[in-house]
Amino acid sequence: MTRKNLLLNMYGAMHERLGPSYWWPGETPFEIALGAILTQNTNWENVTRALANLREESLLSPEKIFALPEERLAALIRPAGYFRLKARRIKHFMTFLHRECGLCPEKIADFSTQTARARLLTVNGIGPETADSILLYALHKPTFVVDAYTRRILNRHMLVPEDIGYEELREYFMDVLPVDVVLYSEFHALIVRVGKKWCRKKQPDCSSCPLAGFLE
DNA sequence: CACCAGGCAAGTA
DNA sequence: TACTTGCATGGT
Repeated sequence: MTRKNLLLNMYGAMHERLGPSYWWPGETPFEIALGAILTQNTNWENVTRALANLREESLLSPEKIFALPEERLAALIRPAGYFRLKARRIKHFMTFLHRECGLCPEKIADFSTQTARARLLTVNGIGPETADSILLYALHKPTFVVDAYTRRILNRHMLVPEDIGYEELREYFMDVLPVDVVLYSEFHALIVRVGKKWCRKKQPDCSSCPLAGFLE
């Protein structure tokens, strides 16, 4: 079995059992980008609270966040954890948006995927997963998002080593899959949904996992 | 009580 | 280059 067919079978098994995901949760490209920073090593429920705080104050726009003092931003996103650090990272991102595209996140999509990715990676606080999440889900650029669940699920199926690097794992998918925003979006969403329920560090029962025995 | 959650950068040797 | 550590809230 080729790697391409292996991955497509894996995708099919998850999609058949769980259905479409309608990811990423978020109304606008800007809100999706903020969510991508806020969810770094953090439960999504906590991110929801942080975003709700910003929404209640009608602050979910690039102009408002750009003008908002970092200390006040930190207080509002407190439920998301690492709140001082993340407030600083969001501010770095806002400075980038201001400089590169006049605070209009959609304009980043005018660059090629590769160029836009390289630009995002220069921002302090935006690493590969955050960059790929913004590119794929906010800007609809074809890049595969890798996260802890992706690595864990593939490792537990003995497809990759436990310590495989981000770029290598991303290429594991992108080298064989068709370049397709919908496929990449849905694939990653399904991986997270499966990971949360059936592939935690201390794993519950794997028997009901959609991927149980998908290799046969 | 311990452990975990959709990472990342800075520090150390 | 290759490890280690800080960051922090809220749920199980």
